Amino acid sequence: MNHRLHDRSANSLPEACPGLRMTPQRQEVYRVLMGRRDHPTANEVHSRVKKRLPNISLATVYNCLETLVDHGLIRQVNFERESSRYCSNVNEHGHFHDAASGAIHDIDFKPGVNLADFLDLPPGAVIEDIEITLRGKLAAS
Amino acid sequence: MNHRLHDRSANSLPEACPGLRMTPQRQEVYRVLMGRRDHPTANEVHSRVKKRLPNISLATVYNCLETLVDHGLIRQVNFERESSRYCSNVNEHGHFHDAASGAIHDIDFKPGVNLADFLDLPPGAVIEDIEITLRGKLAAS
DNA sequence: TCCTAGATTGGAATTATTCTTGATATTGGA
DNA sequence: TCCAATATCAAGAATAATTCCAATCTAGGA
Repeated sequence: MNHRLHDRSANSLPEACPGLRMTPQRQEVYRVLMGRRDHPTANEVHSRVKKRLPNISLATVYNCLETLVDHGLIRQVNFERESSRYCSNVNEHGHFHDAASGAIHDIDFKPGVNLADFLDLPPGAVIEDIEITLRGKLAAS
Repeated sequence: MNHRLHDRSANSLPEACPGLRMTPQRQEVYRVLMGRRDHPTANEVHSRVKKRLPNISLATVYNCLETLVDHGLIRQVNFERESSRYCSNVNEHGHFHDAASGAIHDIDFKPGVNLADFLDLPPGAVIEDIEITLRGKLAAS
């Protein structure tokens, strides 16, 4: 299941994702994630969404996030055992967690590399999902 | 803080890890992890340890695991939001999660590769910890 | 319009983990 | 050796993120 949007600017709401009913709640959750790509937790999403939908419940935010993840419109990312965070970048990428600022940066793969170039994969392994997380700090520049 | 053992066979208990008091509980937790390297959860460790120390509490198992992790004798690994698992392989490595069997395999890096070869790291990033998790399945061989 | 499937809500339940507290054990120094 | 300081252990309470549940609500199709 991999429904990708053709255009994913902050303004393009996914009105036409097959099999997904675009309710106001889902739309707003999605809008919030596209508008500020700082990997918020479900709680943070809830606070932001409440500005426009003051009555939305946290449970609904969880439901919307799960639905959007299932439809491939956003990604869920986990650091250690902290609260899950949500990421509007659905391209394959990793994350760099800056210990000093707490900020999370998306890390792209260099073009043309593939996993088997640097990892000893078990023979016959078919990889369906990759998660790469780096923790460290940015040297003062 | 990175106290490595020189010899880490299943029989070599870390009697001499600086700053770490080797209590019977810690010793047994460590022994259990070295004896069966299948990435058990704290609960599973608890069950196994109870065979020799029937009175050990789950809280103590958590304490021991945390202490051993802090001293670099074992590693804690997280998959999604599942319970943490514990890994007696302290070399840098990733994990492959076989969706079919639920088994977790250690994945080594190919010799001589380094992160910057395949990831677009932010300039000045100093990486302190890497976590690579793959999910997929093993093709029938 | 009416019906039905799916969505939303608020609160209760769940679950892994951490915290607290008092008891116990160990260490280093007098 | 004995004491005091410190570390560890155990049991259960507390925490916090997330999921579940039951009761409405809503949208879209017949």
